[in-house]
Amino acid sequence: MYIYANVCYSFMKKSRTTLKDLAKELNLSASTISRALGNHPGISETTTKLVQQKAEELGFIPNSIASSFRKKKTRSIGIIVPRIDIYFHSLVISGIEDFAYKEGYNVTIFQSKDLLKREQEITKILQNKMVEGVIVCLSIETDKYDHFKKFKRLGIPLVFYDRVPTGLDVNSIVINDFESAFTATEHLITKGCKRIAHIAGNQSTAIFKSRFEGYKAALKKYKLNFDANLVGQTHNLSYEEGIIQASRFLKQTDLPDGIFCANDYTAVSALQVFMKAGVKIPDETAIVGFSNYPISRVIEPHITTINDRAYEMGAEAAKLSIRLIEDEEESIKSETISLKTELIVRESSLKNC
Amino acid sequence: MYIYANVCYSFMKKSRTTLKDLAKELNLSASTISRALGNHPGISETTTKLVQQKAEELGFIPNSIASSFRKKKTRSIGIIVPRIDIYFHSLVISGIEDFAYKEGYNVTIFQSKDLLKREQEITKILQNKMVEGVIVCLSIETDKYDHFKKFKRLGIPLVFYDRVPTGLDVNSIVINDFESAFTATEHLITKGCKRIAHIAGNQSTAIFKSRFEGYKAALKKYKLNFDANLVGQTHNLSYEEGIIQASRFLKQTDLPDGIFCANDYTAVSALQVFMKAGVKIPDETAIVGFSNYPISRVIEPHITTINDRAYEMGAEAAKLSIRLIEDEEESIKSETISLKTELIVRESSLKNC
DNA sequence: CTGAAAGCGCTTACAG
DNA sequence: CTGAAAGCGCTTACAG
Repeated sequence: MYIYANVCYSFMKKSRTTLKDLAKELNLSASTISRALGNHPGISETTTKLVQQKAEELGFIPNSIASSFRKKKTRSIGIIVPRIDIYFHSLVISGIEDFAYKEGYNVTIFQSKDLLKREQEITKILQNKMVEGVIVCLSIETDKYDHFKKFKRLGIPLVFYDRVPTGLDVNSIVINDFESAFTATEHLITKGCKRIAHIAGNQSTAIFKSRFEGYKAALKKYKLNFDANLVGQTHNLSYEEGIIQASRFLKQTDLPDGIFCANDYTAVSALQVFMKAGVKIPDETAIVGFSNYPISRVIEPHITTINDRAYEMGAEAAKLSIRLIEDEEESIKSETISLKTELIVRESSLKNC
Repeated sequence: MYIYANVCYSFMKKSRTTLKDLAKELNLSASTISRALGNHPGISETTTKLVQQKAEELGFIPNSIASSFRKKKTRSIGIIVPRIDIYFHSLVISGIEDFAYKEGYNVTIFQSKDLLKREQEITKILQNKMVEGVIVCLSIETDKYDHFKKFKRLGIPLVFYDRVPTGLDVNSIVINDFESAFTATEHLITKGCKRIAHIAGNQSTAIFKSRFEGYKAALKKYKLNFDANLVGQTHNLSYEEGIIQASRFLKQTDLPDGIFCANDYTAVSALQVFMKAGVKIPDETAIVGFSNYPISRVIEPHITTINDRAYEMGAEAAKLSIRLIEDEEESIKSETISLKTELIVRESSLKNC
């Protein structure tokens, strides 16, 4: 009789050691091995040690797919982001990964590329038991949410961040864009600005609409006139669009003495356009951005901006997601966590100082 | 006799439809269902259609964990990066995800946080069958590679990018840092620079050493003196370190008329320090960076730099990884793919134009 | 073209 | 404290 088990031809992948191999080796049952490796209290310390030593010796690595399959738990979270290479999202993902890692979860990542169709495809992929929870920032195109409904039926908790569905009862992590924009604008006002312009993001996206509203609310509170000529609408707050809008402001007979921009890229545009025209920043025109992008603390003068807590947003999303995964009773009501932002004051708004 | 199967209490997660449920429903065997869903040629078209329709109707979603387990294929790739929120890595990851997605693979991501210990932990996690291939950029601390050896034995192909093990025979995707640095320096020389400084990265990291060597080689070729005073060593090429080194250059009696910086952050520092001191960029001092960070095309004057092909690097890493996964015969020899970089000429080096 | 049966490598309820 | 047995939901070699 020939023994074929564990024969290893040099041209073959070595077959892995399994629980059974260990059991045979130690004359114990697979049950005992499994329990010993999991530090189950009902196994004697001697046996546990013995098993763990042998496991180490044979280089045993548990097959986590088998385990996931058996336990119906993958300890895996799926993320859908528009793009990974947008700094904001890379920070969020970093926060998610960090928190998940600490909790023993891993993170599988997908990019919707801001395409509804790809987002829909991805949700299909994620419904096949691969992940226990899903964290999403909606694509810019997304205007219907049917593709997310199935997760609820499957008991896979969904957490949205930043761009979240409107009018739907969902778990979400957001910042208060209205309040943040209000604070930013108010800051310009307290620095003495009376004619404040705004470079606005896409008004069909809730967060940019809120920023615009916050700007208007601050003007109102301080009884400053709202001038539609001082609002520059953009599609996606790109640097190039910022240049266009800032140049438009520059043509006004009465220049703005403050500009609140809905992101830092357009704040950079405004800064450069105005400086090139010989306008003194901040003394003649003060500028505030939004998001605390790295560039805001590098460009000169450094730009006052809003820290939008991207990393924390990710960590909170992971935290909530894992809580929902591990909560025995499915919680009925949805949660919205709103993170406090922070105004970071830098040179671009430091008048009279 | 009571039938309990598929009873769904409102407070329970609905149990999923399985292959067996479908089989029962259609009076077919599980084998046939499985094959029909997989469009196996040996199943009649009528049956295939019937099964697929019913699957759709009952909202059947195959359990991919069961399938992975059975087939011993997860169609999953693991990535270990120092940090996700570094623009370069976010671009690489984006390239990996894009290519993997097209090929039906998904991507699980881990951050080493530039800690050897965490990198080692992660490799342990990744050895448990979760992924079929692993793509790595080493942590800055990594000076031994034992924790990667096991992958080879397990038949899990490893692909390194950017920061790759030295002196080891591994699959890797890199750019030619020497050549790129040579080209960048040569560009300054052809623009008339005779006294060229260099802000260098950590010389214990191979890529930064190569950039330094490339710089020296270009000087040599054009018979320019190498002046150690014109080399600013940094630990991690931070903006702040760039400020320090550029300020040091500024104190030289004979100012450099060109600066080649090993990344774009320090190029920004040099630009700002020199401009603030009243030095005209590029006419008095021309500046070239490295990496084509977004800031390089926003700061004024825009910075000449090297496109380091981060996205393509990711795509190539994924491509190689998947090829190695799917190749039946384990290939013996390792591959190193070197991507062509590109000099992007912008205002910061456009003398005499 | 279809089905019965075995089995992937674990975990766990049950029994002792 | 330990073991025998069943089973998670698929896939596939074998048989017809």
